[in-house]
Amino acid sequence: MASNGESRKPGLRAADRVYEEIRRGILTGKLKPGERLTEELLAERFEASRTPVRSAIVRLAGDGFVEMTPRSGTIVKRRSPAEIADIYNVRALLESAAAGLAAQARSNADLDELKRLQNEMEEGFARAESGKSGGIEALSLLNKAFHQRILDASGNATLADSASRLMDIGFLINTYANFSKDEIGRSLDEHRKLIDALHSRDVHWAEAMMRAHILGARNSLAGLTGPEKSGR
Amino acid sequence: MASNGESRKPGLRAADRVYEEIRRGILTGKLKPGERLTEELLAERFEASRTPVRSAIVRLAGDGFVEMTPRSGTIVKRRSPAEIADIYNVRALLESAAAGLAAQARSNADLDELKRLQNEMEEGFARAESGKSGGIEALSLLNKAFHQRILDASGNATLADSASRLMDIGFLINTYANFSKDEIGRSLDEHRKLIDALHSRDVHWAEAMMRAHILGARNSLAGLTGPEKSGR
DNA sequence: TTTTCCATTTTTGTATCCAATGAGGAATCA
DNA sequence: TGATTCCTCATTGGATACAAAAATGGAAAA
Repeated sequence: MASNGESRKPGLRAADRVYEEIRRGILTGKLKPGERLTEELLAERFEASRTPVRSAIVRLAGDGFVEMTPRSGTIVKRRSPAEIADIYNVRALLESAAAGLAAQARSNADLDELKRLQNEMEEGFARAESGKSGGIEALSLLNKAFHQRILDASGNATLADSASRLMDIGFLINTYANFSKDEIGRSLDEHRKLIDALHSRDVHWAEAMMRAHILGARNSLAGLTGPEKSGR
Repeated sequence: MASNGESRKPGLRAADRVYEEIRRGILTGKLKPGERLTEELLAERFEASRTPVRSAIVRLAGDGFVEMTPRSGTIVKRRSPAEIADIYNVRALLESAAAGLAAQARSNADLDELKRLQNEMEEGFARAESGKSGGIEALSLLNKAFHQRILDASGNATLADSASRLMDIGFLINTYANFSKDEIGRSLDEHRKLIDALHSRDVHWAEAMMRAHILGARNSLAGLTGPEKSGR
């Protein structure tokens, strides 16, 4: 449940639209941590009344994207490098368990879809390498879909949901924007091995690969957020 | 519950009060899974307008207590025995990791507080054993505080938060109401060993004890929800 | 009896109005 | 000049009014 937009019908509620827009604003960095969000301003910006805006803000607060202080106001939540590292550590825990379960429970359709996503990512990466850089965001979205598929294949919806929440918060759609070409390449390589592990139903390998994959990402990000002891 | 004469605390929002009341209603079973929650009725029941009720419902949906379907309505979320088992499996994963971290990071104050909670629980259990059964809910609250303290002692707020969410959803305040005397006794025994493990900073023991403790609880509950393959 | 369709009634979703409260700035005093 | 107090105003929280969509129920047809 959480927030990942699955198969959503055009519910055409203003509240949903506003929720998505603010969320996107935060994930793309347009709304910066610490920035104050006033209801009236958002209402004007998104052409709605304050009512759906407030509903959206409450949801975003539940998701951990913003922080509401009772009669004071709402700001985009700040997160320290240590907190981000913590998030990745928990992701490693949850997603490695999910990968292990998925190695047992996965269907052939799961595997096919993962391969398809992987192909798309590799093509996108090749294109992005030769010039155009607009594809980085698309790459990040594919990455999220890849991880989500493995979570869903685990067969444990609670596990999938808990991890999905953290994926969303963790860094944002644009994780890959913070990676070097080398690091993206390594990440794609790990995805391939992950697919192999799921293909051969090798539980322990799948677990270990996923853990290494996510902790590797954590370390790549830790590099750019500056030296800070995050431990754990 | 319901109209407990909560004196009007200044600064307290009606939305928060309504949130707590509905939540409590769900956790105590007064509001049953599948039951429809109409805003006007809740508003009347809790002496507020629909505005704070709506806000509360949105929050509860984010927490996974209720299910909102766009223009249709809101119901108390149903959970199958398999889902409940899944929740406990994820709790085992998260809380055992937290216990391991806590074995390293815990302060003496943490340990003292855990001992205090444990003493209270044992006294409460002794009282409950000899007749009065009103103490079961108090016991469950103490149990939650015990687990929460260990989570907090882990030093990883994200981990603590993820697990805490599941604890709330999992079954509810009244877990112990579904346990036999024997099972409660065993649970308290495990708590004592957990304290020992944290005391001696034995990471692996703490992890294993917590995992066993939670999976044991899962199995106690599985017994009463009927035979259902939950696996995993 | 069952099914389908339509009108009525509920209930949700949004806009707007009013009240309450905290933030920020001006004015005063040391 | 700097700190403090007080006042004003922006902003949040809650209530209500209104529009729109969906559940409901019943009548008519098969």
